Amino acid sequence: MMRLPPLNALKAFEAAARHGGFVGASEELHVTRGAISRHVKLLEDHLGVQLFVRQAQGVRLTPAGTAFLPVVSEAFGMIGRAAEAVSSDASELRILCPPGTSIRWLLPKLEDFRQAHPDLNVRLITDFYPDSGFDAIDVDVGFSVSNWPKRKPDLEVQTLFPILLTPACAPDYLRGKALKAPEALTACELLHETRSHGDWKAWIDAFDPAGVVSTAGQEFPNIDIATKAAVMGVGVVMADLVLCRDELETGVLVAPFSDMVCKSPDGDICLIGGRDKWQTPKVEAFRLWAYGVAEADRAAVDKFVNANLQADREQSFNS
Amino acid sequence: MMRLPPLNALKAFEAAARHGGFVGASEELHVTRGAISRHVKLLEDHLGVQLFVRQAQGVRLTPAGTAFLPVVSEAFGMIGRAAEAVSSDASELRILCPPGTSIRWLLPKLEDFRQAHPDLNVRLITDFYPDSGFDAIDVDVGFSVSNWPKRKPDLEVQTLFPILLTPACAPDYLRGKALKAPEALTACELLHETRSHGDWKAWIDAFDPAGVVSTAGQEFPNIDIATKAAVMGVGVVMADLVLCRDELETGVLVAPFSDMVCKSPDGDICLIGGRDKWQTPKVEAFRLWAYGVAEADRAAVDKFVNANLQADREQSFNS
DNA sequence: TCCATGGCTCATTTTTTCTGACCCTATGAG
DNA sequence: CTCATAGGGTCAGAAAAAATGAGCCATGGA
Repeated sequence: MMRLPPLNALKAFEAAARHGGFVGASEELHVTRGAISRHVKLLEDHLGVQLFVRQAQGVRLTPAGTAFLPVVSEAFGMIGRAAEAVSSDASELRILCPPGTSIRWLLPKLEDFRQAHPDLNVRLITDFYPDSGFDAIDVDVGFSVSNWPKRKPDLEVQTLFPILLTPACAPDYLRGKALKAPEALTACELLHETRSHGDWKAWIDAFDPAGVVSTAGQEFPNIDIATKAAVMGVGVVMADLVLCRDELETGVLVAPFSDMVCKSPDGDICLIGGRDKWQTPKVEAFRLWAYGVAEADRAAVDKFVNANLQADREQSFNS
Repeated sequence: MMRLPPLNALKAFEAAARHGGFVGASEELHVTRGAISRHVKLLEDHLGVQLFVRQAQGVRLTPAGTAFLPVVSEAFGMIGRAAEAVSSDASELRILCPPGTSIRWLLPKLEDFRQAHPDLNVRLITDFYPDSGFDAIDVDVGFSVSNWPKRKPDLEVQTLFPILLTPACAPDYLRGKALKAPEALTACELLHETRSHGDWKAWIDAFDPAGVVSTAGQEFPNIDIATKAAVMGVGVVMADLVLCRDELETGVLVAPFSDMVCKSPDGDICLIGGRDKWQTPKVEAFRLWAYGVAEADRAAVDKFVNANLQADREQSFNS
């Protein structure tokens, strides 16, 4: 196979042909006419063919040039488009995140990430699993335990924070009832996400309050609405210490059994991503940021749990 | 549209990917490994994507690289093939020439041209007209008068030499008959090319010898065989002063009516070519050479005609 | 453990490319 | 007819890009 012609000369040729003259080409390529002239001559020498007919008012393609141009144009077009695709692919970060975590945790913080990486085109897909395969997303901010088949490609996993659960309700709601022991929940509205009653079930399984059944209560389309309902005094939600941190810290929600904290059956919230994309700059940047952001949540969770174990211990000591 | 990536870096990338390592690429491109390394890095920076995973025993393409490579390869392939085509087209000279002129005039001289232009790939197409259009040939060494449609593209024409006709036969054949006057040809075998009896007809029309009909005589597949038959003493051929110059000058053929010379109905032998290719180096080179070679034939024809007009005049004077 | 392979880096050439000033030619207006 | 303009060609010198080559580092197999 013939050695490729000088590629930069080809670029000059293509531009000159497109503009019908060396002046136009020189402006497009930000060089002088002389440079274009030399490039074209070099190419002509290489091919052994005259590509242009030089005339007073510009240049015209020779038959050889006419045959050559469309191929070169098309080839450059292909390369340009492919480069664009590869490049924009590199600048697009597709994040998958389940609705609850998305609305209550990721979304509010994401603007900060966007501003820290204005070159990245962030796309949040709020769902439990992606429509197409795992290839279509760069990273999943999701549950460590799940039943959708993420395992196709080799996956990397990095834990952000644990999902710790305890019942929570509005202070007013609490005032109406005497929630000293978990058995008192039988008299309460349990607030659920439509999808599952798994969180309540896990907590009930862990602390076994007599007479409390996880299937009782009201349902809401997602945990955010359920939490807001709890704030409005509708009932008791199974609060995620991280997702409801704000409400618990500001006191719009209180945890009547704050020493009774259990892990979610969904496991932890993790970053999960294909090994092939794990080290790419965009994913790496996101991982670094997310882990940093989650630091505060991990600390808050630890503090909550420690404080209440302490309280528990003191309480035990006093009684 | 995105600006094209640095093309030489692309070349390095493509070679490296093909060889699965920078060493292979560096050998192919005759540069050091460092150079390839820099090129690839430049490209990666430009695209903002890692193209290779560096490993101890070479490199492996990343998903981005895998997507990018085939496009680049294909684009380079296109360019390479097109360059090859344009280039070889420039070095291939396709000459069309009718059989008689081809065998008796062009072909014996063509080796000289080939040696003068060893870079040119000369292709002689021996036929009256080309299979496909005039575009498929670069130049026609043919008749100025013909009925095949050469006129499609704008044509340039350059006369090489006239086609002048006079009967000729072997000296022995002459000895057997008394060919004083053209009417004596009634007793001779007229030798024709199968294709046409046009040359004899033209001569008979011009000099009007009583009783001689152009349709009489024997036929041969081409004028070369007919001429050779004449040399062997089979009959009288209508000799072209140029094509039969050798035979006439060496005396293996003699012209009994050498003062009776007429023009062929086919006109002159000319170079005929499309205007678009007329000035190309290969055609220009051939034209120059052909016109130079034909010089000797023009001179010989002039000499023959003048000498015989002279003889004619002297004969008239003597009688 | 050591060595071979293969990639990375960087200061120093070497090569390529670009510039900028000038020349030439054709065209079209005055 | 003359001049101005547009467009291309050329060249020496300057600037930029690329290549070198010598040393470094990591890995994987003998």
